[in-house]
Amino acid sequence: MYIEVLTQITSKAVDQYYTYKVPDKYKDKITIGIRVKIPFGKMILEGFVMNILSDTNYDKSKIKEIISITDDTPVLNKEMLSLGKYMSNTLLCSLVSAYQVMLPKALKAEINTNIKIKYNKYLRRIKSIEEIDEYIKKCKYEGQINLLCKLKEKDVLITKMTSTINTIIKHGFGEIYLEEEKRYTYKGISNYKKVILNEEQERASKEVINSFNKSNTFLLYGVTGSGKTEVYMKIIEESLNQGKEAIMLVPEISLTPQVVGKFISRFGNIISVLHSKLSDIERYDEYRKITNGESKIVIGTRSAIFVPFTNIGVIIIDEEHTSSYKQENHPKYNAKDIAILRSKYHKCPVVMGSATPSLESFARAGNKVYKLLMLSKRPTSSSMPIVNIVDMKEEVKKGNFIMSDILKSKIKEKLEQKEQIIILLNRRGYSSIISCKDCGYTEKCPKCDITYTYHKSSNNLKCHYCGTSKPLNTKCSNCGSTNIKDYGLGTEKLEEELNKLFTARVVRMDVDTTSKKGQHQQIIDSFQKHQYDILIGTQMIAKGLDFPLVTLVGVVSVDSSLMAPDFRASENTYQLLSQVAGRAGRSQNKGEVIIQTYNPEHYSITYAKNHDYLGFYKEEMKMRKLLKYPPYYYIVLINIMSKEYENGFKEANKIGNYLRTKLNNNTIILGPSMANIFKINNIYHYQIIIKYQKDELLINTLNFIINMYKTNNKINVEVDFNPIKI
DNA sequence: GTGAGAGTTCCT
DNA sequence: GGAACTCTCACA
Repeated sequence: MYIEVLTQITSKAVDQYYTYKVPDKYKDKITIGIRVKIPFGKMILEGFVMNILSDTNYDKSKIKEIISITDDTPVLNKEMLSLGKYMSNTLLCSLVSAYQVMLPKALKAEINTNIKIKYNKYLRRIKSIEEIDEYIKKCKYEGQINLLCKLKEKDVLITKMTSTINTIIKHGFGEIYLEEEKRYTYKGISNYKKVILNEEQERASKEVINSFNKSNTFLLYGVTGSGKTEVYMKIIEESLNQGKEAIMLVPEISLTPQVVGKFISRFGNIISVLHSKLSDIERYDEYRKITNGESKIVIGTRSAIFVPFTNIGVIIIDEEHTSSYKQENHPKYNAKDIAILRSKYHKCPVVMGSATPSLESFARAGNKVYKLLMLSKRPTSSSMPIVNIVDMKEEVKKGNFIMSDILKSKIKEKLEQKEQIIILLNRRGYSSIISCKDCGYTEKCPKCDITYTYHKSSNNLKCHYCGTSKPLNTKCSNCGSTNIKDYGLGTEKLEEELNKLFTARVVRMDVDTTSKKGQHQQIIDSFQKHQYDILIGTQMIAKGLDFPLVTLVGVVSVDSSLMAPDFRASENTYQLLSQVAGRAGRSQNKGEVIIQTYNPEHYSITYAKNHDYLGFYKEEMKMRKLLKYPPYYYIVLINIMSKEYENGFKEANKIGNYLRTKLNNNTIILGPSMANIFKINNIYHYQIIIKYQKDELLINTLNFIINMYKTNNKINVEVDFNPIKI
């Protein structure tokens, strides 16, 4: 018996099956999809069994035997095996990297992982209570009597075996069994009361439920606070009633504790929660609840789209416009695409929901590719918040560099009324640029060619790209002057400023204050309990949070988002502003939003002020058409990376020229050019952008290029379809 | 990904 | 002449 094995090595150069012989002792245990240990060159590796063969044409003298098998049951089922092949063909990634991304660490092909199931021993009663009582009467050992009394009530957890326990087993009163311990319980907020759906919500959920057993995609477009979650729950409930499972993707669980809390209180312990802050052990335990049938609902982030349910009734993608559904490193998949693929396999609907749908999705709804469902009203009496735009060009003349007069006075007013305030600033750290006033020198990360951000709390300069930091010099390293000044504004400085101006309890939430497990939840909980008056944060505070006491949202500077060098900058800004505005006035109290900007006339801002998504959509679609961007054109980004400046440039040009000779005439090829961040970690990045509507030759051409470079260790070529950032 | 073996550089 | 380093290749 021979098997074909895909090794754990993700490099494209070994992206193929290798044939091994199976010794007799393992013959009945081999199935497709299990992991095996194999010798590979001088190494021992793990790999997935892809095929079972009775004979092979490969030179038998070169074939080695497998060392051992890792699993009794496959870690990759039939659906996953074919999905992985599809991913590697369409995303141009190695096959094994597609499989690895589907599995929790404990089940990946990887030598030296030691994540095991934890078993607890229990003692279970196997004789009648009468028989035990009779024995107790005659028994003179206190330990035995105590244990038997406990055993009459319920099974007893055994931490170590003692002679007492052994005696009881010997007498036939009890037996030992093992039970898996689940090392994770979700500690979320749950104050959920089931509500009656309004007419719109009812209609939307009916439409989806009526299309169960069909692979349709719906776009649920509902304004913030319109109760999308209730619709999701209704649909999932119906799917459960029909004996099927449900997957719900959310952008980031720790950002949406209230949503998860609602689900847990409504559906109970048939939910697995998968998110980025779980440890590998906890993730493995949650995953096992899925494979052994304990869980019927999964709520999770991007990779939860791969959970091996076998009978999916519905897939829901909340906040579908969020960029986190796209994985940024290989395999660069988009969970929305995987959801649609799986919906075809399981014949189930996909529901994508958002208050600010991505232009691509809304355009598809317009073309009837997706079915549009609308929620236009807020079910609670609360109305949309009033948005004020402040022109910072005027404020600066008055000497207000950070906060305008109106924002300051509104904060004061809300503090006096004992209401809460959220302030968004999309840059962490203290200040964005440190530069010398005498010679103008600015400290940059030597590895990334990016200016450092100053973090006052640690008195460090941090590079936000490679993460390295160094202490702040009191002298300019160029001219030695001590006349060093900081420019730009970060969350740390804003916190300092607020503490200076107001006597309020201020809490800051950004990557720096939430790096430890549970810190996120802690900040949210304490703000919810009104232990703080003002919450400052980066965009992580914009989504999903529901604080009834918040009546004022301030956006300190929206310009860095607006001016980002990316064709989605306007869309992202509109979404950010709508989302954050949605945090204000979630209850009866009227909400107010103040947006500070140097570009007050920009359409992203003016449409956001009027809560006019359709207006924004039309305006932005004009730009996209004119500039040949999605959804009118598809984009592929080719990233050419090299440690050598010259060599990278030369090869990038070669690739560009090759593409121009091969691809369709109406396909647009831009570049090569230097990537936005040209140097990261001492590696130079060149990019080529391809815009196309239809090009049958594209995949094969790109595949050819990747194969050309797969053994070249000086040049690394990566391809990204429908990139999030360019 | 990694070790072996070939090829290249550079030193006393 | 040989240590020290870099490059190339195969791995079943």
